[in-house]
Amino acid sequence: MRQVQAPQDPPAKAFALPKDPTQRAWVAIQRFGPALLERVETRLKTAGFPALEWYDVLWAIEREGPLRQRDLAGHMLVARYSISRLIDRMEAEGYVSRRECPEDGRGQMIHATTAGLKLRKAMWVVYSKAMRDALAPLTEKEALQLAALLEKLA
Amino acid sequence: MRQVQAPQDPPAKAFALPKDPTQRAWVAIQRFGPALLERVETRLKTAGFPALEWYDVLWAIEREGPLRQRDLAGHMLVARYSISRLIDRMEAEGYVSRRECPEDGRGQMIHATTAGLKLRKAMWVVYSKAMRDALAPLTEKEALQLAALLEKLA
DNA sequence: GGTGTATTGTTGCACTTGCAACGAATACCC
DNA sequence: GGGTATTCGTTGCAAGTGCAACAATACACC
Repeated sequence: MRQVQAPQDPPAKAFALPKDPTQRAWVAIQRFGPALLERVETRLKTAGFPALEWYDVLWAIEREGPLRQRDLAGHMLVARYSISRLIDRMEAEGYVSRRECPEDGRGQMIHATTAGLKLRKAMWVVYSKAMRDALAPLTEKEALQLAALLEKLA
Repeated sequence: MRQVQAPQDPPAKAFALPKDPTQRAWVAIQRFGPALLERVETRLKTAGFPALEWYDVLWAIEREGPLRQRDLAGHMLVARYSISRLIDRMEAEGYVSRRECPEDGRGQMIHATTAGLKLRKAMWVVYSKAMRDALAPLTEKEALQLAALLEKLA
């Protein structure tokens, strides 16, 4: 997570917002996006849960079945070596397991263990609440608008 | 920066977008925001420039005059220790200097050097272009909308 | 088939980050 | 004033990250 919110203090200072629309949008993306993410991650962490990426991996596997690292990287927009090490850690904790990939000797299928499925469910309780709180200032309509605008940028 | 775009490959896979407006907005913020940031940072990096934070520090000082680390942290929504080490690095490269703070013995005023001002200007050439390209899919009106929505979440 | 190229996942290294603790200085409060 | 709490900036340590290189496998093409 590109960290951006101060974990130590909540300084809350006023910002000089640029007048130019593009710049103003950029500043908002650069500042408030990451700050928002961090707010949610902090909730997870203080609840004793691992980072969001762990959730993302487990959820992707739960939705689509065992996946290759390549596909996980694709889903999460993360570099391959990041996934490799993330899986290392998750495997060490017993949440996923690597098994060989039948149709490609290089690859491997990442499976979720029972503990993994359980972890994802438990995380969702905290995660969904934190997410909703973070987006509470927006109406449903605004949330959709925001999503649409960001999707346009992908 | 919470990295999220794959520096090695541009996989470009389709995503399953949630139907729930809040969740959809959240996914967009979590995925596309960081990906956008990374796109711009990559442009800076390949042009041989340091990361965006350096720009932010220099620009804040240029706008408001010498600042304390506390205030820089406030502006950038970053932890104090991050600023401390960031200033370490920037000082080592000769872009800023620490001077004592007259009215608070704990603090220090961070000044930009001539090289620092020059660096910021040079970075802006690349930065502004990259920013505009990244936000090109949006009209001015949409950019303003996006900014307003994100500001609501701060 | 055989040869050259591309992809997949891993790893050594240097660097950055978060956390917790710290010393120094200030602010508060009676 | 004097004592306590708070703030500011720093730092040791463990953990995470990007980069570049790697071995192994797959693919393309003749």
